[in-house]
Amino acid sequence: MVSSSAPAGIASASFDVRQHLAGLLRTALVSVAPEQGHAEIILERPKQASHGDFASNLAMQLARELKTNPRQVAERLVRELPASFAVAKVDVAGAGFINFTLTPAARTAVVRAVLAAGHNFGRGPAKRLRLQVEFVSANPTGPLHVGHGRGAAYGASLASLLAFAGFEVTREYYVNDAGRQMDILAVSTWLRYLELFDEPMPFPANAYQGGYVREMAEQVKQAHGDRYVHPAEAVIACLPPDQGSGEDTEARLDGLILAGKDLLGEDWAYMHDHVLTEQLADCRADLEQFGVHFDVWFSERSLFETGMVARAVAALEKSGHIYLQDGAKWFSSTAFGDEKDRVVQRDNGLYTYFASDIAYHLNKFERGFDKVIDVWGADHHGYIPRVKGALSASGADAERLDVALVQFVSLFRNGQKVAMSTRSGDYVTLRQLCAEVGNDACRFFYMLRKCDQALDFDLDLAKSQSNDNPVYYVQYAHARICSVLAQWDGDEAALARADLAPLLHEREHALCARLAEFPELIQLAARDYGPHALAFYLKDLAGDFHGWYNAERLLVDAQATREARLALALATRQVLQNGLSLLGVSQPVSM
RNA sequence: GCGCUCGUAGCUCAAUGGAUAGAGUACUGGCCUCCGAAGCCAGGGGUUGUGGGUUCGAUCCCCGCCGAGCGCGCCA
Repeated sequence: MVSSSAPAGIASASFDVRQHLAGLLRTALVSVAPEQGHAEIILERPKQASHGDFASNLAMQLARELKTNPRQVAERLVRELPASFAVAKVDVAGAGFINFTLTPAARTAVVRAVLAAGHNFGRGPAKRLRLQVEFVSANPTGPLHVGHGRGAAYGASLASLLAFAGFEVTREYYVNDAGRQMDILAVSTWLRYLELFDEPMPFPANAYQGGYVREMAEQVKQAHGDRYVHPAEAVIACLPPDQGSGEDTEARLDGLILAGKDLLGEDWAYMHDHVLTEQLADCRADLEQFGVHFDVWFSERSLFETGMVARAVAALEKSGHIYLQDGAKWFSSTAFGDEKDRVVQRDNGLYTYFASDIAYHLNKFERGFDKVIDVWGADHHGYIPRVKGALSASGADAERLDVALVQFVSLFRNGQKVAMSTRSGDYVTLRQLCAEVGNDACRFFYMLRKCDQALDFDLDLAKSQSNDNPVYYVQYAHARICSVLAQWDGDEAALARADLAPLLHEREHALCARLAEFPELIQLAARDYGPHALAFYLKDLAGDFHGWYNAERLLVDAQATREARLALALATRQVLQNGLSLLGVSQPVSM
């Protein structure tokens, strides 16, 4: 079973132990049960070290077909297993697991692989599949809040992860620049502007309340003086008779928008575009500051201007999926599993948000993405059936669309849940959060939960105990390694050729196993759209390093041992860098 | 009421259908003459909400119930 000398293959950076072991099992399988020769061979990394480096449940899978006790099947398989230079020991354990223990050389070979690949260690083979990740896509009607921050952190990390896993990734932000919300922001700004000229209108409770609206009004005043001023009486006169002094209803808000359009005429477009440009720039700056970048900023309005929306609806109409009722056009989404049919064009002729979203998704598909991933707030979950239904009705393959739902973030301050409302402007912004806890902690903290888990964010805890934040634990491991290497002051490049035989301790082998796991983890996390797995991995990796560091000295006198350990430390630093950079977290040399 | 997402240690959260369900935090006790103590080591802590089912094997898949959040508009 055990070969005395390791062939050159094991030293190669491309040697894949898992694949090698699967090959051995395949050979045994064909010998033991030829009729089952094509059964899937699964090799997992056991949680417990005593179960070896790899375990296979193959015997348990076969037991039923072979009508034999799993342990007996396992023992027969082991007898037929070819000898291998990489395998030190094979055990049958538990219900019928086949456990492989690797030779020290096979375990430590990963160090060489990491140092050879550098920042590409863990990168998956190019898959020639084009993916689009659309995320954040918040209405540009005010500063991003902590909920957007979670979507931003998740989407950005997911996109980086997918790209690293081997996909071609486009990061996109859908700008809702065509809807009623933008009109509300414009009229909100205009009303604040009128206040500056002592033309006070009662400011509606359902208009945008945030201070940034007053700031924009002030800017407009500075730049254009009283150009947009109209007497309050004139504005009120424009309102529908029953809305003159009434309550803050949606109808009154719409009335105010119409009044703005009537009184300002062509200047309304200026007001509308000004607030859009301001808020979008603000949003973009926040995201850049947060380390989140987009390849495409896609305008909803462009879908109307190019006739995309009208064409999409017309196509559905032509294929018989649209009907008229109460003066509106309805899409028969119930035929595709939705709860009820949905309006795509209102009785006043305006298209709904849903209509432009159909057009948008068809446009995404037309751009040739193999997979389109939408990152949505969890409150939009009811929206999935209608979008997928519309795609199916349009002849597109709805399976090409995946939706990742990001659950809500609740902020806690002084043990109290912070009430947040976008419309009232009473919310903690992403900018404030980053200022409090820092970008790195913020990005990492968001990644410490699966996206479909609601997140309770305790501001006091994050602030007062920021030193205990796991991100520092990981970064500290990186800084420590940098510090040791600096003291050593040798040729790091030469460590790639170090003899790894002196790496004998259990902790060193555990650390090697963790490093070897990284490429596998990348693929799994990418498959599951779960960048959080990367954060947990980095915590574990840092933990393995800290444990080893405390148990063994790196800068020992014996040259061979010193260089082997430094090579392992260098490889660890490399994987920490690769992982942290995917999450948008910095890798400080000192802290 | 219907639908979606969830329910795991005191708290915050993990766990491709696998073995004794794991981390952090909090608590208790140890470790700096030594490469960075933002670190390490040890300890107690659990009927995985609940009752069934599928499976050699279920925290994971299916059904019921209980509980939480969200959604159910010719808003986005």
